[in-house]
Amino acid sequence: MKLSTKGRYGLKAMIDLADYSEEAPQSIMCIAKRQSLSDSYLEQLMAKLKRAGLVESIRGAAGGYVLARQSSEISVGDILRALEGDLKPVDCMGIRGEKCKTGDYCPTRMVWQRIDESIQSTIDSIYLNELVEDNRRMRNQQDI
Amino acid sequence: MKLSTKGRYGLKAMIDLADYSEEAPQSIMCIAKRQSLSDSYLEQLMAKLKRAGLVESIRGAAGGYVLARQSSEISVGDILRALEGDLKPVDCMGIRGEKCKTGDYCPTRMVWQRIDESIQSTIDSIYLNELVEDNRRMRNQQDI
DNA sequence: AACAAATCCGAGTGAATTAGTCGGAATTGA
DNA sequence: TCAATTCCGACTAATTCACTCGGATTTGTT
Repeated sequence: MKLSTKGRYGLKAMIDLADYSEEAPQSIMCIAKRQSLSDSYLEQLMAKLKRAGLVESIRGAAGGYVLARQSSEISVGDILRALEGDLKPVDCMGIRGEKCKTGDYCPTRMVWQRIDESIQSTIDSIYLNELVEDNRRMRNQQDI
Repeated sequence: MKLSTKGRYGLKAMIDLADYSEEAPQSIMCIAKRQSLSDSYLEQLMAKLKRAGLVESIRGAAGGYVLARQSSEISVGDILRALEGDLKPVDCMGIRGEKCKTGDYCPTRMVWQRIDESIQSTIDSIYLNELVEDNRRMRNQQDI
């Protein structure tokens, strides 16, 4: 029941990108260095975020990535689902509960459903701009 | 972000045990057969549940397991934590956030905390007796 | 006393997943 | 033309998962 590094690093990267990309597109190298991540690994994550339509890329020299929408319109749920998949706590919950062949009645399914709902509603209620603001506030406090 | 088979099988087993163990202690073989689980694997799970104080064992012939408390006093959270560990979505959340050495300010921690709180409060609000009742209701519907 | 049915315990194992790395092709501004 | 960059696919070491197995111990029954 752990989030993988994809989700963890990816969210950090997105906060960083939201923070810096208004100025200019940010390269993987820069983001990776600032957030102390492996740049070749971050490359994979950015590809996923692009496929999900959360970031746009500019190729060539002086290229990099920018947000595809405003940070106030990108939720943590958007980001984590792009990187981790559906985030459902068990597999038998997709449409028509694929792998679950306990006949039809499964007393545990209700449990998994409720866990899922609580996760989804939590991550869908937090937006990237809030995290960027938190980040700036904390940085300022530390700089004093 | 998936629950492992430990949690999934273990919860099924506990529902089964709650359902049948008022009569007599239930052996691993019986539970495993009824729930179509591997008995040697279930053995491991029962050991964990015992260590967590959720079930008691009776050794020797005609032995088996019984609930250590009433099913109305055992929550899904008790069971899943016994089997899966703390269920925290990331590791840097324990006391003093061990592995997390991002200096001190980590804008993502708040996210993990909120996810965690929502999971814990969900699983701590469902009790085993509710699931047993659901199970019986569904079984009856099917038998008609 | 002997036996069978159980729990108890620790070690081993194949498969899958994770967390990356690496090399090179294609694009583009200077 | 060159350097900085994204893009793409393949490779790999380490870890975790989902079991399995063998045997010791306990205890009711005959």
